[in-house]
Amino acid sequence: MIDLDKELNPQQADAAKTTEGPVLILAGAGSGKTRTIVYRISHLIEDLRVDPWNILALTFTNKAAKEMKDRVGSMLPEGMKAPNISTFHSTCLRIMFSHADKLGYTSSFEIADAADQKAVMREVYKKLNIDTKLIPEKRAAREISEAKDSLKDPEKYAQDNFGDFSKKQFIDIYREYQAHLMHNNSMDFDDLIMNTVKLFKKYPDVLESYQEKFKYIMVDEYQDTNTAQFEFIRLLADKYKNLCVVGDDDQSIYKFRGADIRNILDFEEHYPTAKVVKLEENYRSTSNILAAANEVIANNSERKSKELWTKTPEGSKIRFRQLDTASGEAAFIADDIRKRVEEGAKLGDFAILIRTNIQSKEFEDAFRVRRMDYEIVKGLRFWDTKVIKDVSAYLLTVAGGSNDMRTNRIINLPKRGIGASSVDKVAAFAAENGLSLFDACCRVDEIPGVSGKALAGIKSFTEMILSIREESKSMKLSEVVKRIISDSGYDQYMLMESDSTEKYAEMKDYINKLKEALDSYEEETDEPDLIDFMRQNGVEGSTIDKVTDDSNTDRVMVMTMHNAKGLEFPNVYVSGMEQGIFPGFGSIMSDDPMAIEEERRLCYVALTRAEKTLTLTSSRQRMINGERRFYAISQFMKEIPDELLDMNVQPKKAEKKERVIPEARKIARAAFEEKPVAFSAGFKNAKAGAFSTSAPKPDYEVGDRVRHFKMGEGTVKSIVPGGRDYEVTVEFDSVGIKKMFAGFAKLKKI
DNA sequence: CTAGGATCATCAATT
DNA sequence: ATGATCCTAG
Repeated sequence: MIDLDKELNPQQADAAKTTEGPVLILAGAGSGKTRTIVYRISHLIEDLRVDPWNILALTFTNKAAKEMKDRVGSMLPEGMKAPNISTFHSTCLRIMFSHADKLGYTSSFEIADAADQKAVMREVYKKLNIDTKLIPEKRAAREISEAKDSLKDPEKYAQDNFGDFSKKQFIDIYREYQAHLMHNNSMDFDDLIMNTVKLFKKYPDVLESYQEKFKYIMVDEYQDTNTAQFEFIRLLADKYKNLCVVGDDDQSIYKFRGADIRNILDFEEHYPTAKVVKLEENYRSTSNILAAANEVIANNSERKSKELWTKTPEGSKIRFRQLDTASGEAAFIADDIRKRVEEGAKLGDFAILIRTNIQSKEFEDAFRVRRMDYEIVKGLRFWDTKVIKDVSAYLLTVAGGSNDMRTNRIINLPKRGIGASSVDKVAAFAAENGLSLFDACCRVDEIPGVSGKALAGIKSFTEMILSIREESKSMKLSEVVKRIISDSGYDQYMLMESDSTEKYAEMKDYINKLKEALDSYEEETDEPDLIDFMRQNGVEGSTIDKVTDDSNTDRVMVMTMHNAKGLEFPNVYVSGMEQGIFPGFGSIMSDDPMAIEEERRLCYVALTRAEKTLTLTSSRQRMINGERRFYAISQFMKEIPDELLDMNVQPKKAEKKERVIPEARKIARAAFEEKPVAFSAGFKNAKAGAFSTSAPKPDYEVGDRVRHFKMGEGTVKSIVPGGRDYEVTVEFDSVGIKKMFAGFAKLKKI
């Protein structure tokens, strides 16, 4: 028996014990939300003897799912089967896997990711002859995504917007877009949810089987749900009504991707018998930080009444500094962190939160110059990498996939002299004869108008694929990858594309990671299914983490506020506290008064990330889109009471010092701090180091044979001393005469 | 068909 | 400032 009263505070325990019927847990920032959910699940399984497979916990991100899975796993006894804890999309993917045929797909359907969607949209525009300047593709994609999020398929959308002139074209675009996806047997991310709801509505018996399977349902970050997700949950929980949703209306920051805050605000209306539990004790931040966050969010009109409190001490005041320039702002923060690290803090205890990604550049420079370890947290996932997507497209094509999106991606990659017009001709032939693009390529001889380079290119392309396909039957998937990148010339292509050895090594690294993933998949799985593997990874993307060669985690984190949601750091800097940056220009100008409230919630999220200290900074001017602009201090600063703030009243001095460093001196200092042996570290560093370093005389002479990492072997024609480096002219055997700087080219004498 | 110069658009971002 | 996309000459 788990002693919930001992492990949890009274509200948390109440939430964990209420297992039957609808429950809304309003969990403020840092109130032990995950802990509560984890205990609730363990309580269900261990004390109430609910079978783990009858429990479904839904999250938005794979990261959240993984964390919850790990924490639940460590609490359950050895060998106990784990409950279903996964994302909405992953759950729906699994459901679709079993029932796709009922909706007109085959079970080998694929997932269309953002890049695929874009490609499809281009096709649609071409077919409907729509000018991308009249309706930006992004606008149409958004409209479609919104339609799907609110469960409108093309027919429903057409009905609802009948006679609305402004929507007329979207109706056509949506219909055509969906037809293209269907033709490629593909679902986009929004389809996964919409189709599952469709399935449930169309097949009550299927729905019931899942209602029986998932008797207890939990939803994390409920404030982020959209209409489709709401309906998905509603249907699943309709039989037993054991639905526990956890969220915080004050942390709803994803309206721009369809989240409907009404779902959480109106939960008690949707479920009149719902029990509401509020978790308001905060275990994360000092009371000063909490007070500031509370004061800011209090300016919002529509919220559930909730106020965080804490037993922790006041802590230091919240610092605010206004600097003159964005680089000055970054310099101030970097210097401040360096100072505090010298006083004993760890780099890893610091995070810098930014509103937009462009702000990250200044910090990148500031930390690089100071040789401080940092990480700019980007959204890029392994499976979204170009290299991986390219190779995956090859793999799926070799596997016999009839997905035109995949074929399209690789047909002329690397370049085989197959241009758009040739592809169009093949595509037309394919359409006429009901073939896939690849099958049409195989019959290219019958296609009129395709000749010369294009014809040869298509022939060698299909021959290559078919021959690998033939041999692949007796190969491991990782060996197929190897064959693909050598036979297709992709290896050579990577070499040409990469402008540094590091970049090339990184690409190879990605491919090796892919091979490893394929190997372990084949080992672990009885009946390996490449399509299922790819599909799974397209949605979950978690099998392989982003390739980071640095195992040292003690570094300053720089990330957007959106990215920081759910995380916490001892010391937080919020950069860009300016009217027009944060709140953003768009929300100030918006005619929707709720827009500024969303920004304010984002501010609330940002402030509540901090445990011990919080520093807010702004810049008087900023270079935006290449022009200098001036900014006033953010309105959110005024919403924090003065008595909580340390405004640094006097020292204009310290600030001035940062201001007067002329650009030139800063660069000089940067160069000075750069390693003297800059040329060994690749192009990027070489550029910065060039200010203070001159290259040594090359160890080859005119007439010598040399090797270049990219262009192969050649003969040195001339060596001319330049300003700070030697300009070498080489006649390469393969690519002819090239001029290059000795320091950059890294030529090896043979 | 391709390369590379001209032009354009520019918030946040998971799955 | 920057990266993606369009356009045009060869």
